[in-house]
Amino acid sequence: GFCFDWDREVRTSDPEFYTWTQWIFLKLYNSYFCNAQQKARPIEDLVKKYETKGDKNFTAEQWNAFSKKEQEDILMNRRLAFSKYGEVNWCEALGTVLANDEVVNGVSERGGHPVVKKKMRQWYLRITAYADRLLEGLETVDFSDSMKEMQRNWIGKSEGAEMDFEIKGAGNKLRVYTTRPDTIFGVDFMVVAPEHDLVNEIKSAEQAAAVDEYVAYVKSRSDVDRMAEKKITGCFTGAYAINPFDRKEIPIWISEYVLAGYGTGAIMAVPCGDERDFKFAQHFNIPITNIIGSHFNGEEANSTKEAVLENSGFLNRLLMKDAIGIAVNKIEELGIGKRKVNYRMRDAGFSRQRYWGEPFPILWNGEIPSALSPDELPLELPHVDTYGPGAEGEGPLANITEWVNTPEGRRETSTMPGYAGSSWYFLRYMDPHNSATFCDRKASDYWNQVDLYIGGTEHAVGHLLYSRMWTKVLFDLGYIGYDEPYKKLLNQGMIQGSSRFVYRISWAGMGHDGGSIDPQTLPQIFISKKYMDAIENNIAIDIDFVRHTSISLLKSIFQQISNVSFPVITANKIHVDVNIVDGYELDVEKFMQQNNGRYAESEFIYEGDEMDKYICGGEVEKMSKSKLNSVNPNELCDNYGADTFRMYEMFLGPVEMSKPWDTKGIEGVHRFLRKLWRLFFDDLKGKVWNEEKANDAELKILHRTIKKIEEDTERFSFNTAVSTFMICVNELADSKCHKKEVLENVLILLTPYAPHIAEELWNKLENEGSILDAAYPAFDGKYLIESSKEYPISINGKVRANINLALNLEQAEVEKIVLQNDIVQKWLDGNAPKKIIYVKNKMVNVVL
RNA sequence: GCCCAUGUGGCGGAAUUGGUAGACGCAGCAGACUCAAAAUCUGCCAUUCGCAAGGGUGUGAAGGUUCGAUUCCUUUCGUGGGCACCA
Repeated sequence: GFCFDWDREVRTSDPEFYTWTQWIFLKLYNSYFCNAQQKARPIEDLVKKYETKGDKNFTAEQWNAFSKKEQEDILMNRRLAFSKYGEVNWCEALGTVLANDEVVNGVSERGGHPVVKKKMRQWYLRITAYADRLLEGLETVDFSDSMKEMQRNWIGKSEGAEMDFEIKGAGNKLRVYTTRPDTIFGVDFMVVAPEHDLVNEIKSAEQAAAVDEYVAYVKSRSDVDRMAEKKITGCFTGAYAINPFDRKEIPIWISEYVLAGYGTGAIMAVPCGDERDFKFAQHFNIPITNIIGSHFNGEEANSTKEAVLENSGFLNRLLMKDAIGIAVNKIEELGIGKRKVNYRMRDAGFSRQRYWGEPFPILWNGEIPSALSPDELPLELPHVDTYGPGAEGEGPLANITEWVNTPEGRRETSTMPGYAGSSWYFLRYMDPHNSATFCDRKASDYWNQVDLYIGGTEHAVGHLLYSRMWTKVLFDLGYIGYDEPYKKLLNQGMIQGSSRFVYRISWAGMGHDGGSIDPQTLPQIFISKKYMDAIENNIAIDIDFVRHTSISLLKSIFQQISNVSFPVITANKIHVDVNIVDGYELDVEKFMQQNNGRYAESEFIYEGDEMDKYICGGEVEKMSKSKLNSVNPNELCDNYGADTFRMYEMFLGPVEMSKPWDTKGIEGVHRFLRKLWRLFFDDLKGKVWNEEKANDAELKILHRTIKKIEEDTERFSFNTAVSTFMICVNELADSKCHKKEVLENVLILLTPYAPHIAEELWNKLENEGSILDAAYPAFDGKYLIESSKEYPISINGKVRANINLALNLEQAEVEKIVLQNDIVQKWLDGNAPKKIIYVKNKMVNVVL
């Protein structure tokens, strides 16, 4: 029952749209996060403050004396959109930057070339500044708990302490972040991220080679690989840190499980309290200090906070959770560290070395960026002849020298990521044609937040966080009146394709006599899944296999492959049309008929108790034509109508659940709609609905249905709502209730579920109905009937023949029906049919 | 590896907040109507023992809490999604 207002269609790739994406980018660039007010403010406010009052690190005079570059560097540290050097996956052979999912096992997915980390200048959004507000905002929106949990975990707020450890025999210090300062006496080693700046400075001469080798290894690995690795890897640097409390020397290791981007890129490892530290210590035979007495059994770490501390100097005999605060106080007192709130979330990378994206409205003069002014927007994406990367791995725009080089400076050649436009597009729907602003404040105030946003959980930590941040920035700057974009979020599940496979015996490689066997002459044998499993598991399948294979078939195989005493059997996995598979059982006859009979002569080797089942293999994967696991919705609409299709989708299961698409049950929904129709119109009798008064039993059915449907609809439980409709119609049919009083109420409920049929019936309740009463409407006023097909036809209920009908059915224009068959024509004998009854592409009844 | 979700008959699923497990639908079986179909209607349909009456078992697995667990807790296995350049 809903519809789209196509006047409001937008495209984020349209310059009329992305001019405003660039405009918002400029707002981000020209704003900073004011910690005192916890909101975005124009960067001029900060500049003014620096010019007049200075900052804790410099006076106003110093600021004014800074060079342009120095000033810009300081401001860049505060801008909400900022540029700095960051690491990317660099593939030298392809000359381009790769996404993490284009890197598999350290090499490029395409071509298998090596991929390394490379530092390049990148743009970022300072989403970390909004971490707390993104957390708080979750309390005000109606998202699922799991969605909120995913966002909270992504933001990963933790409270702890940052502290500096002296490094033995060196001037510099190792800064670590820990949430458990109470375990300071249990630190048995340090782990530093391999890419940490200190590594090169502190590695000992003896360990240098090993460290370099390990760093090179880590460089080739993606973060995901690093985190997912079960194997424990690491390398001792040869350096020691000093525990400030007991002066114990602590060996410093590097390992890939510590990431440079999180915290300080270094941790203090407490093996008795942390599982990963424990495994690391075990693996490298590092002695473990027990500070929690019997809570540590020596076999696994125990991360409790309830233990009483031992071997812990001034913290002895304290409960761990009480010791946390005491330890931090002591650390602060000694000036070796301080309380620190840490976030797992990092600033969001905002530049891509790609062509397709919004160009940045930024010019560079050396290392100093400057922004275009809003009236220079849009900065349109220029035409390129080639999409190849720039000389230094920049995006393709770098190759257009005349575009890049302007009198005012060198253009930024990266483009914005896909999420730039999608972070604010909902606002543009509210005011899509405004050329003066991205969205008039009046329009955004009027429409307010998005009432219901429907999207998958895959957006949890990407799009949904970005658009929440952008909304907060626009709110802070006064351009919109709310700081959360989506009032309610519904995660719909993904409809997947459930692929099915048959296994065809492969003759490749079986002819050891120089390829004299023509595979075309060999029979095609499909083996059921059980045998395929046996092959894959290298189980000796011959006995079972041979026993159930037709002997003559095997003989013919062996005769042709004379050089092989027993063939090494392999089989190829072939996609089979999922529509001819019931569960996993293949409809072999249909399979043989498909593909123009390509497999009509094939042999099938079955399994099961009766040895009569061909069982397919199955995988749930992306829906795709080539995988034969897709269903054409047009075909279903043609056969069943849009209402049936819609209701069946709802009937499939909970809307938030992903599931493989399966059309098996659609017949039931269609039957329900036909049954509903028959409450109003009988196939032969025509109109059956009446104006009688409903009795108590009928009203009970009605009102129970109203209550249930209301509840189900409110909680988006559309599948149970459809069940409720079915129960209602069954009960009304059983009690032979055709009363308008009841039926019209059912139609009101049904309207959002089956709008076309509901509307059609509603009209007929008002105008007595037409001659086409018994045809079931599909959608858009069309009826479920196809012309030029062969239908069995009956006249006055008696079957006479199968005929070809050329039907030109339009609503209430029955005289246009042409029966192109002499015999039937004779029967009809010039009598215009009173009624055509059409029963789902199976049967046509003509009533004279 | 980490985070989130999920697991119930032959199949999709229901059980709304701890209270009769399997609603509703598909498939299947049997029957009615029919010359025969189609359509429609009726009955059966978790599993096991039993002629039946009736009993046992049963919501991925193993424990636990409870008078009572598909539901809550712990552990574990499988599957799907995400893990920062897909968005």
